[in-house]
Amino acid sequence: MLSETLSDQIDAYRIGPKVLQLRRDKRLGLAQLGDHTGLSAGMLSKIERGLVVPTLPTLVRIALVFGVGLDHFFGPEEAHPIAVHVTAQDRISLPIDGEMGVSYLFESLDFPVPDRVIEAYLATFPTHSTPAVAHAHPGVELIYVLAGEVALTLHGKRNILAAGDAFYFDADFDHSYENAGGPDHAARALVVVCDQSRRI
Amino acid sequence: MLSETLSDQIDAYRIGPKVLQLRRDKRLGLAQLGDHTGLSAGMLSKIERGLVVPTLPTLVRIALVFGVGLDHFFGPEEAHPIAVHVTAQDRISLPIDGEMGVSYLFESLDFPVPDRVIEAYLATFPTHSTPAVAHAHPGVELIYVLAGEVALTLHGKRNILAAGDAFYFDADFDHSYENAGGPDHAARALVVVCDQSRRI
DNA sequence: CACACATTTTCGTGAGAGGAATATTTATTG
DNA sequence: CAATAAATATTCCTCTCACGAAAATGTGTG
Repeated sequence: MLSETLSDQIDAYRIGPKVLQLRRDKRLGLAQLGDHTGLSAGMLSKIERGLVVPTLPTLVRIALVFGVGLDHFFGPEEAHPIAVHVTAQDRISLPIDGEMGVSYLFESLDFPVPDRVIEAYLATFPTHSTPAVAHAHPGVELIYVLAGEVALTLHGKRNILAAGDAFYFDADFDHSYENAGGPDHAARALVVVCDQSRRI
Repeated sequence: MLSETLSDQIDAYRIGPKVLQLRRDKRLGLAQLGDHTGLSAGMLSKIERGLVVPTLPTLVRIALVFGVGLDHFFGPEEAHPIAVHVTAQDRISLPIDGEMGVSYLFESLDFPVPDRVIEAYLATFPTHSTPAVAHAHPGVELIYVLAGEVALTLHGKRNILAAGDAFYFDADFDHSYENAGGPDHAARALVVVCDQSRRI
């Protein structure tokens, strides 16, 4: 017997409806899909309506016909459409501490967005900034230098970015930023983080 | 009996190794994991070494313990670590046509990155720009206005963005940009697109 | 070596996936 | 609106194979 919560978990993936969707899109009947998959029409009917949980081999057969991977069935759902305008004065800035004192200021450009895929920050490096502590996290990161010079230390390697430069990297690497324009030049940059694994 | 190609397909997902990885990361023994999942240690051993293909209910039990979804097992592999520096002069700008003539210029900030998750563009709106044709695509988009004023027409609704403003939206919506600062003011903006569905 | 601990193997069982056949619904046509 | 065909749903049965229990093998440790 299948536990209650367990089947709920599986139902949440809506395997059946997804198979149905695929079949409808290709304008196939249950029998025709049966021919291609080697499964009986009745079985497919049951699968589509969630009356049975297909085994992985069975699900792979179906996936193969439609040219999709199993991630099609278990991947995250579409995010709900969203549109948010954040004006310059809306923003809240939070200081990032370095070894001693503030290293730079981070302002989120999209903090009101729930479950955001993109996280964009405006980083401001004061004239007297101290190196920040290196950190790492899932996803990829992109920095675009708006003004001044910024040093990106990536996995130990120091990269100097001039105004107008961009740098794209895997955020799994240890990384930290600091002002590289000397003590009398401030710098500003836009930092974008995209962590796909954080989807719902 | 399980067909040859079929089990190959399933092996490709490396379910077993992934379970092992999760277990090792949490420093658990087979027996302990067994306690949490309600599965026998022997069974888990077989699953980890790919001797059996677990049923979905079984796999869900395991996933639940580690707080991951089934996409963890069937989702695309990790992208290969990448770090690319694109200097200001490296960039190539491509014009985006409007109804009549050029609407604005798009410069990719990360074009050399293969399979990029983030796509960042520097958009330059000339003083005399014509409205661009609306378009839509998968993923989410974020625009940050660097200078001037930009009008974002989203799903028919026109939003005026001042310098320093950001706007986050689902790119499924029809959208187009145009210069909103009048005929004697140019504008510049950074546009970031993140399409998670494009992962390998 | 003895003991504890972890993993692997063997063997038996039953849950439930899947097939074949039948029933039901839906669509089509004269 | 029958009559017929096509598609989908249901029933029942069978047989596979995932899974558990327990024994065997491996792996340190004092």
